[in-house]
Amino acid sequence: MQNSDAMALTAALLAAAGGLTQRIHEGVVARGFEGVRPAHGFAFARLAPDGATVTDLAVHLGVTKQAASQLVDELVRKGYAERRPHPADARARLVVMTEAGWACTRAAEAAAAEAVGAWAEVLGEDGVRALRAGLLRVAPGGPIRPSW
Amino acid sequence: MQNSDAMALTAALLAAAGGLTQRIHEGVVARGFEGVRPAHGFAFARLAPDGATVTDLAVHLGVTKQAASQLVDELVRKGYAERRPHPADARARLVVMTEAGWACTRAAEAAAAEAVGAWAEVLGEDGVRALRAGLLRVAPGGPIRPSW
DNA sequence: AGCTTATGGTCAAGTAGCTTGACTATCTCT
DNA sequence: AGAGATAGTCAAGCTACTTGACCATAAGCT
Repeated sequence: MQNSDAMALTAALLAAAGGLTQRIHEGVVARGFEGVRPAHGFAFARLAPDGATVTDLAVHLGVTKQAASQLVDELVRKGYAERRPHPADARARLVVMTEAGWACTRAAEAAAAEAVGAWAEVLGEDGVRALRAGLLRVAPGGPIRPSW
Repeated sequence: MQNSDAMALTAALLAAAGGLTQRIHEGVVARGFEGVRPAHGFAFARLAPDGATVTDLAVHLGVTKQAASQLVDELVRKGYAERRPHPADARARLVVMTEAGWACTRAAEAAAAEAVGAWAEVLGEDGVRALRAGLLRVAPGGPIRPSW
């Protein structure tokens, strides 16, 4: 294996991840959800199904809790999430999705399925499955944020 | 294929790309190159082997030419690149790597090979090859910058 | 119980990397 | 030669993040 092949793999990964994220985002916008960024989608993934605290979100997204708090502010302002008192800890607040948040999540999943479907036409269903399986094995708990 | 599988694939891609980028960056720093960001590495990829103009770089990185120009400023200030008059166009300037730039590139390739080597222990050499081949087929000219 | 330390969250201020807008110099096309 | 396109820079502004300080509550220790 040449060193340059490793760089090519890295570039291909970034290109694939970036392209897919972009397509999903476009699909979400096309379904009528404006003002949402891809990061919000990954926040939703952590909020579902039972909500999460700001600190949970911060860990999941790989940012400071202040940044996560600002992101929640934005989601609340746009009507996608709510802050509720935490049932077991008076310091914490449980962030839960509203119905609008769920609708946005469903839109993102549909858009993602559409984008991945285009890949299946190139690689075949099995190829996509193999790709996902391989990625899950090498990046089990990697950072969700690419964040250069 | 479930919709949620498509989201899992996206998350795995981001995690893999982010993790790999991060490891390479750490490897480059460990080899004594400070003050470089991953974006610089992808700039180097375009500068090699014959240099490039600021506009070329901007297209390659998916940013405005002002942003690319700032990035070149930084590379020049740190001694990794130089601006030369363009041999065929008096408006343009050819940005070329210095010897330090080449050394940094070699360090990045070594770090990348190391990081990918860890993957080969999980997937096997063939698995990594298959992964790269699949990614190259679905993301031929995707954006290098994930840039949410 | 009471004290100490750790944890969840917010407020405030600062920053890095990007953007848009305006401008000059040079090239290209007719 | 003139008109428009293109390479590059300067300047200003924005956005998503950061660090640092702070308060309220929880958990652990004696």
